[in-house]
Amino acid sequence: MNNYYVTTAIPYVNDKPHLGHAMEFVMADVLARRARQQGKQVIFSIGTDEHGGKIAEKAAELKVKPEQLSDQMSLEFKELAKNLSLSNDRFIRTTDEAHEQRAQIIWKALASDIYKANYVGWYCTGDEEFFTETVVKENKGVCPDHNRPYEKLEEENYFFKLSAYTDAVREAVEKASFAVVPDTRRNEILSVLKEGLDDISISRPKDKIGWGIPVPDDPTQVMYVWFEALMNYITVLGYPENKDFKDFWPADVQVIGKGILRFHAAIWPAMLLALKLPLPKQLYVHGYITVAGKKMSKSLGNAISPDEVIGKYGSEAFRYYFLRHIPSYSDGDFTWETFDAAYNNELANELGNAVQRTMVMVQKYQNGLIGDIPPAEHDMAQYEEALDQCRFDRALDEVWEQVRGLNQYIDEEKPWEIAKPAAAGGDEEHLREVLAYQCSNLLEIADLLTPFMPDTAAKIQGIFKEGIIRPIEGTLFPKQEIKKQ
RNA sequence: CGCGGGGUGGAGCAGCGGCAGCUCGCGUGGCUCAUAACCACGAGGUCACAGGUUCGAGUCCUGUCCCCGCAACCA
Repeated sequence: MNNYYVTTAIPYVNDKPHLGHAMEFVMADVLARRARQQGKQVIFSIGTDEHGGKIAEKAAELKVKPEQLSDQMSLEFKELAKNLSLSNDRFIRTTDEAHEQRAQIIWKALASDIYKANYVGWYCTGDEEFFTETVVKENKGVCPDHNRPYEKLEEENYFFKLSAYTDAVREAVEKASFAVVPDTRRNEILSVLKEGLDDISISRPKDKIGWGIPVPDDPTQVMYVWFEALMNYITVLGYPENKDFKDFWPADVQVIGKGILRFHAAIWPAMLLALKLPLPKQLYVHGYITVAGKKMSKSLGNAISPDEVIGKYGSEAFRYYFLRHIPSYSDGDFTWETFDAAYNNELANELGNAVQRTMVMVQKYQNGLIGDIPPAEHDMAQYEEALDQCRFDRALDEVWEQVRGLNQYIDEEKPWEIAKPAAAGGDEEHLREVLAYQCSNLLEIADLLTPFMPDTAAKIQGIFKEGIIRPIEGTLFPKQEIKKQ
């Protein structure tokens, strides 16, 4: 009960990290940090997915070995995690020996739900690729790129009896023993599950795609990447025998993007049921990020790298923006304008300045001495509830209610008036109470901010916690001049 | 009739049956402790369009138009 396990999806290493990966990392980090704050034992795992034809192809393009490509890309994701101040305690790579071995153990454990059959598909030798019925139909049976008819090809694959588990998975989603949030995603997957799922092919012939984990006892086949990648969530804990696995599975929350919902809300739970393992308690599905209203893409040339954004105001501001201004339950948009505005208005003016004015007043009027700080008094039920539901945006709204409230309080109490000599209407004792309340409120805010902006929270605590002001160098969030165009 | 999400003041969003709300931006005023910051007030919306249900509809139903994603082994 006191253990907490949170994961992100493991990004595929065919491309560099983008804003979506960064946001997902940060969201999961909030959950992990909050759980630690609540005194739980936490495992927070991220990683990279590195096998498959796509990687092999990409490596060939770059004239390197797949190993080299994935080493390099995996490193980029590790760098990103560091730059975002992630607190992950694991980073799994699907090329880790332990993962490969354990994936084979899992395969064997699933044996009674795996069978061999022919996969029939439409193949274009020009593309060296299978195409779906729909695509073939759309193109009227002729590949538009090569102007040759698709061939009907058969390939021997292993299949997983996904169909046998759809009802059980559906029930778990309906009863919310496996809670899919938000509701829109829950409804989406329920409608898929109601239609029923076909068995899925889970291996590829080794001579076609060599870059994968070998199927146990069959050297001609490798595991299909997706099937094997999903297993990372338990192999990283050391399934089946490791203590961590026993202590931390099922996951408390798995964080994914909407594009891979089916894999995590249909196939993965089916695999777990087949392994007779409990399902994750919650699957949180975030949306996608657009840039100035457009989908990020290379062809549009509008891709922004996370490092570029982090570089502007630092990781704390990055975390803040993507957690509060990208809606937790739907798609969101990034523009430099709104990012600048959020930084200057909310971080610098509202929060940073509240800290600054409080700090300076205590220094100026009381030589930096705060005295007894009263305990926090706000009802944060809304904040807690928001976080339980992974509504990071709402949780931060609640925190900012307090920030604004504090600024209002200061304006109403007018400490600079009370600080005047008694003859001029001042009141030393009342002043001390007002300032102590301000400090108390800031410490409470720092507490609430800890999962979101750990460095900022620590700085605020550093200033006020000891009952005497310990000033910091400069200001929390130096205001930036915004250049127009 | 492939599936889903959405169209609410200049911008971004909330509201999902009972006087249309928040943040930014804009205007006016206040304050002076503070990062030219903070606080108050104000202007600005026929809630995409057309029907319907209802005592009463952004809010429910029907239809239309527009935008944006996803469409099975491709992450």
